Amino acid sequence: MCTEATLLRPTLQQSLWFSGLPEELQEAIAAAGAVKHLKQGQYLHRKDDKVDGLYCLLNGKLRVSNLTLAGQELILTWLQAGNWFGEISMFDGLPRTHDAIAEQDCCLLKLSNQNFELLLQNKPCLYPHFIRLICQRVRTTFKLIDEMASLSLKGQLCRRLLLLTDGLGLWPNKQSDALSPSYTLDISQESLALMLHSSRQTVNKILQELQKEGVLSVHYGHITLFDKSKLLSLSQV
Amino acid sequence: MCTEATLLRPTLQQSLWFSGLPEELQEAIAAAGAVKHLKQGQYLHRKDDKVDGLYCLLNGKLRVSNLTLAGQELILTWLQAGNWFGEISMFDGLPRTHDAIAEQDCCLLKLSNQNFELLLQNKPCLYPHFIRLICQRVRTTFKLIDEMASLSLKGQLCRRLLLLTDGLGLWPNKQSDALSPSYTLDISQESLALMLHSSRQTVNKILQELQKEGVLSVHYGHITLFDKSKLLSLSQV
DNA sequence: ATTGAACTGTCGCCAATTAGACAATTGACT
DNA sequence: AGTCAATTGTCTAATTGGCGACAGTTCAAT
Repeated sequence: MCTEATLLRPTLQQSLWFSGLPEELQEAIAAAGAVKHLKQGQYLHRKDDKVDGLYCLLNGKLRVSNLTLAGQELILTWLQAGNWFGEISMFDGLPRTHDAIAEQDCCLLKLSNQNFELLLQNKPCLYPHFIRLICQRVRTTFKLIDEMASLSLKGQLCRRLLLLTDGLGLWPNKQSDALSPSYTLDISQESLALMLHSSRQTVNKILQELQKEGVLSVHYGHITLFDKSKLLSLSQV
Repeated sequence: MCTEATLLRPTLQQSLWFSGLPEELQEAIAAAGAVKHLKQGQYLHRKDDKVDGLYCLLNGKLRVSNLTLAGQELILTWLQAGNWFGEISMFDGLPRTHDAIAEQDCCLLKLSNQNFELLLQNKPCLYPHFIRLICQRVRTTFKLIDEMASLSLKGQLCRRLLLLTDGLGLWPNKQSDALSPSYTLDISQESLALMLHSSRQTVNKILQELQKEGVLSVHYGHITLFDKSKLLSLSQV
């Protein structure tokens, strides 16, 4: 589906970074990329792999994670359509910083090493734009460190639930009315625990609390968020 | 002292990033900067300040930290001579990510916003080099997140002690022989606790253990490291 | 030498979290 | 409808680490 050029550009526009680029540069980037598909469960790359390209996710869901020394998966985040990634290795030539695995069937735009180099040679004015992309990454990561250190586990969970709706897999529910929009996150409590480096049991306990407080409701394999503003205020404790 | 041009360049060379630049670019950067002094205890900038320049620390020690919502200081790291910093805000124009305070009298090279812009205009080939600098920052930060999540407190402490000697304030002790070099870190247990977001008491307990194991010795206001390889192996638990 | 501030060493209590165990529930696939 | 794996809900015991308290130590400044 997303192999068709007519659907490519609208998907790319979902990225705030990309849509802010001058038309000419958008054109050049899209032209330098090739579409690539991944089946659910396939790895796009693993940590320490050598770099093979810069990617934009067009469709599906990618999980970005790491293995701890104890062999446990530590989930950094999930990527959704419109997210660009892989730029760090692309620019410094060093190995990948994380595993990237398809949690659903995925469709990607891939700029190969060679095409990427040519692109930069032809459009050196892209440099400042890519720097802004990387700066965003640094700021996000600094913020994460702050939150890991200063928020309670409950605060961290609330914060991450918001990030997952705002930044990633967000759908306004069809059946919800305008007054109280609700959002559904397709994620297991086990996965949330792996993201917070916490235990499933503790995550469950906190979710039960939040459910009693009317902030969200817990279901098999997903969570429905009701009260975004309350989640936000809880994200600061 | 470091106001003299003859001493400026050797100090700048201590940065691996800077010393890897072509002579012509080193020249241009040094020429674009002005020397600035800070007294002990003075803030260079605070989090959320608007950007005023790019810096290289020439002399002294700077503490980089953040306040948690509870008002507690969370130390990210210390900077030493040769370290460049402030590049994130410089490139994206957004406010500072951290507080920076002089822990000793400091001497800095400052590239003002204006001079920095001119420098980039005159030497656009600097872009890839600055990107590499920022990529380093991202990788360091990712690694920190991994370690915070996967290492025990003891492991984290050992890791940070190594980082503080390798990356920052390292002096081979004068009196040590070649066979067993030792390193002295001037840092209080309280500060270590603020870096690990832990308590002074717990840090003290761990340091006592490490002392019993012969890895280091604990003194008033400083720590002497004996066994770097053992610290490294402990950094993985 | 004396004082005082900063730092270290150590105790005990308490709250938060982990890990194991196991039952109950859900949803996909025959 | 029946089966099975994945997921959730909820106990318990054991552990970790935070925090207050307080004594002892070090160092610099008078």
